[in-house]
Amino acid sequence: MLAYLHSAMQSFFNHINNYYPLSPAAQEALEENFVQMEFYKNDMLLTEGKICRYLYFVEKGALRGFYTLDGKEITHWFGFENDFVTSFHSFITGEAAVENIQFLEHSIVWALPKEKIQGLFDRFHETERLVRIVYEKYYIRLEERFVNAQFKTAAERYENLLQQAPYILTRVPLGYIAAYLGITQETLSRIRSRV
Amino acid sequence: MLAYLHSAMQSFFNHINNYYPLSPAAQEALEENFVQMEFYKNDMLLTEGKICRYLYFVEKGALRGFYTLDGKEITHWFGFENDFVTSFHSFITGEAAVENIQFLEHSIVWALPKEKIQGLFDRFHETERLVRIVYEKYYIRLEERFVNAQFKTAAERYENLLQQAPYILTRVPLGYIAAYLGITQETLSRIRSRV
DNA sequence: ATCAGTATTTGATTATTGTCAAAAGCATTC
DNA sequence: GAATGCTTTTGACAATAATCAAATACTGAT
Repeated sequence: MLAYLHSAMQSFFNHINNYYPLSPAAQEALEENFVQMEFYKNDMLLTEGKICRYLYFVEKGALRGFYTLDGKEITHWFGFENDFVTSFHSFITGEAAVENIQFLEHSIVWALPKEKIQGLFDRFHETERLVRIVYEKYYIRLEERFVNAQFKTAAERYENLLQQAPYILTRVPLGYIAAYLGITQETLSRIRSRV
Repeated sequence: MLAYLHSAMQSFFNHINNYYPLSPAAQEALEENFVQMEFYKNDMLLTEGKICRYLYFVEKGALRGFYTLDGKEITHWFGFENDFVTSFHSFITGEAAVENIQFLEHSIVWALPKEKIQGLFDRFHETERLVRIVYEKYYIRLEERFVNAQFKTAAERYENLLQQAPYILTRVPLGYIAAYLGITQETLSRIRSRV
């Protein structure tokens, strides 16, 4: 059983080794606390108003985070293979989520409950170090996205996205991508037509 | 001497106790590694191209981070009392900074060299926990700013800023605030005139 | 108080993007 | 393969913000 779990989580450990390699003992403890979950297209992982108590790791599939504004759904992030996803604000503060998380494809994710994470931090300093390092990467990523959002044109942001995640066009409806870029669907369509 | 240092850093420890209280031993180790520095208006803390090897804590004063684009200076963040500031990307990756950091007032900051921080993490798990928690707060703050940047109008962002940091208007030139909000100085001036 | 330099406001015009509405394109199901 | 629902594109117009230029207000030093 452990052997099965281990092989199932191989992509997870391969990935986190890029951040900070864990000792076998810490890996084993992590494995014991992760729960694999399977979802299908359009399934909801979280709906606004609920408290998000899990951190998820995407083994396979795609998700979006969105909130509603004036009755419209505003997609503001995507998650793909090897991404950590959660409603960060809700997960950290314990307050109700203002966003929804929905699957865009058939997906396999691993869920780690918040209270288990705290226990891992207490027992294995190295797991807290891993998370600290992951935060650094994600913070830098968000900083870049912020600078793009505020100081680049819509067309530049689109070009950027295509370079960084060319697969996104085939996996995500254009309307979601437009919202993600902070523009309307019509504007994105026009940007595309004049390339 | 230690007593002097301790009293000088009181505001720092008062502040971080809100995040995560440290043991006396960890506090003492932190104190030994911090260096107090004094700067005057328009002094540069960092210029682009240099590697930022320090984390700073602002005891008193104000700073801005800015980069140059098409010959213009784009201010993209401010730091005030009790803020941690650094060129995060450069500090974490060890690459040359793309931004500049400049003082807007006479300021007192505490500097902590990166290599000392790693040593503290190794010796005191709790210091790494503190940083992990600080990252969480700063990540959530940046997320909010990102959502504002991409999904709210310039006028809303200005209102927001006034509520969150009303003192900013008296301490920072309007041109810097406009860039921070992602608009031109003229547009900000017009927004102000029609309130 | 005056001057020089800087910061802020105002005006006219242009560029970009949003909004509302309709048409065209695609995919899925019966 | 026709019909349905959903996605994407196109069109006309309005709103928002940028740009360039000039005027006004403010600040600090003499």
